[in-house]
Amino acid sequence: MQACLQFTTGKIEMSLIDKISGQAPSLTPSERRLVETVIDRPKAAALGTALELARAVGVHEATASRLAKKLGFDGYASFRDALREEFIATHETATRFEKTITTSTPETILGKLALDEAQALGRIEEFIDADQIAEVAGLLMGARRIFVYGYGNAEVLSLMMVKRFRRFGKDVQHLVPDPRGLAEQLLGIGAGDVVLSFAFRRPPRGYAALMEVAKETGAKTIMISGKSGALLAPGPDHLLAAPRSGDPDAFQTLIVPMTVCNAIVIAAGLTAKKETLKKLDRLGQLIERFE
Amino acid sequence: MQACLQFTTGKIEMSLIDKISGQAPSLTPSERRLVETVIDRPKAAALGTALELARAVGVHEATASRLAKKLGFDGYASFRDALREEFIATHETATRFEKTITTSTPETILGKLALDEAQALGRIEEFIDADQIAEVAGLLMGARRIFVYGYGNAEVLSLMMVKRFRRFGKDVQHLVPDPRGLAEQLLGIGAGDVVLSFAFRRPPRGYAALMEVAKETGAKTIMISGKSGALLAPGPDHLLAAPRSGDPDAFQTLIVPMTVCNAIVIAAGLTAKKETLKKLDRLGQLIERFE
DNA sequence: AGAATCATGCAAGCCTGCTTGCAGTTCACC
DNA sequence: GGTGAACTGCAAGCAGGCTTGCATGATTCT
Repeated sequence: MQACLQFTTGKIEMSLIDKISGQAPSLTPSERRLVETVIDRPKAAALGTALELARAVGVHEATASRLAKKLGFDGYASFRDALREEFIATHETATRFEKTITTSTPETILGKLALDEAQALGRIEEFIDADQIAEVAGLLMGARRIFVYGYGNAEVLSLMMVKRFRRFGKDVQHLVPDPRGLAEQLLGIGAGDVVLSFAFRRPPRGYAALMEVAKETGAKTIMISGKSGALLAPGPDHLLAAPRSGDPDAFQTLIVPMTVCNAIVIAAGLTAKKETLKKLDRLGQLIERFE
Repeated sequence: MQACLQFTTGKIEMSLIDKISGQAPSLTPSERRLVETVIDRPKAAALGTALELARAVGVHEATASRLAKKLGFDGYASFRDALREEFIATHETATRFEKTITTSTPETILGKLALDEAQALGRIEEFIDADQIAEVAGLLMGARRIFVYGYGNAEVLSLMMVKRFRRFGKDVQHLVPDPRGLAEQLLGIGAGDVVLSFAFRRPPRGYAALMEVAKETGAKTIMISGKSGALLAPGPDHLLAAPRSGDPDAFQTLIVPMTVCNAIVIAAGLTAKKETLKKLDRLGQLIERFE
């Protein structure tokens, strides 16, 4: 376990399962069942204890211990460490981007990406439920003004939400990042206003001040973030945090938070359907007149 | 750890994030660093011991132990078990999500959306193959200058690609939509330049003219679009078209084209790995100097 | 400036999990 | 049917990791 929190040199032997499988003929029935379980669910085995593995298989922990030695490891601990290395050990490589690059081959980038995204999307509901979406959507649609705050990668989402809610006819301001401009924009903030902000990896500059101002003036705050949103202090009134797709140590995309945004937009559209349609209609007329 | 070797019932509480979020304001500096490390590298934390985590952060293991209790766990072991549970969930979800797709009828907006997106993502490879991605990525990375063109909803993606390729150190211009400004920006376009454009539902204003100018001057053109991309005339040199998720007559999202963009960015990183890493490194330095 | 509170390292103690000698059982071979 | 070897469970012992009272240094409030 020494290497887990430190920089590993990057070498991973992929032979462990092969080695085990190769030894299969000389294994006893109990050992065979153990090995089968390990091969079937290596991650569970890598995380559990010898006792748990043994119990899952229905043998004694001593048998698991002996198996590890038989396979050439110093003991069960070494065996499990090898499992961890092979299946889940993290390489803290130079940059997140490099991580993605080194584990990708051009042939599989798109496919792997699509798969990762799909899986991440599948988990969204474990972190954000329908009530939260509806509540946030209602809040936004009922807001006197909406202030959107998000920079860096998150600016993409900020822009999208600004566009969407302007289409709903809302008064939406995209907050600028520079302190003075921000202060000016926030001069008139007050009860009935809503601040919608984004944070990935770290809160945007001025986040704490923004939240404080909002709280003091009675404006509501909404935060859409990855898992790191839990760390934010002071916390927002409404936190929508769902882990993003991809390896946390590598390239993370905006697909998950964008889907959360889309859900909010759809919910917002539903909460004020009639008005929305009227506004959209009006937008069509306006566009035509400008074309 | 009871659950590790068994199939979890599928319900995972978002308790971990909640717990952290609830305590975020009252965390001490050391605890904060610990939590940041855990969020940043959950795998390492899930696998390691309290001592290893503490050492990685530079604090005493006792602090890690106390943090776990402060967050509402019985002790460090419980805390790590929660991490492991979450970790297993993220990485052994494949079957669960398939199951979700086939069995569940989502009643919530978010759930339905996630499902739609996932299914659309699953079809991407039927429309766009790896060679196209690699080719486009190579083209962009080899370009003298990149002109990005996309408005309306597509502006979100334009912005993203402008940001990403600027990070790669490329000379990227976001073309303005007004005719005169566009003409001015395109004055110097020529061979070696690449035009990256987006079109959903209908081509952007001035699309035809832009394509013609590009062809005359020898610049290459890339189009990322939904299915309607096939209708574009004149056609681009490279067309990446994949159907978007959602009802064609209703709300369509940018998830699919964004995933295509992400794949291009990753592939672009691959085609010029060394330079890319150097540039990213430089970006990190620059950001630090500006903070 | 002094006192109190808090954060954090230290180190002893406890607990969990791994190991290993021993014994009972099974199976194969004689 | 008997003998022996191998397999496996049992339980005591051991090691590593987690916990917690205590002390020290920092910070804040009076």
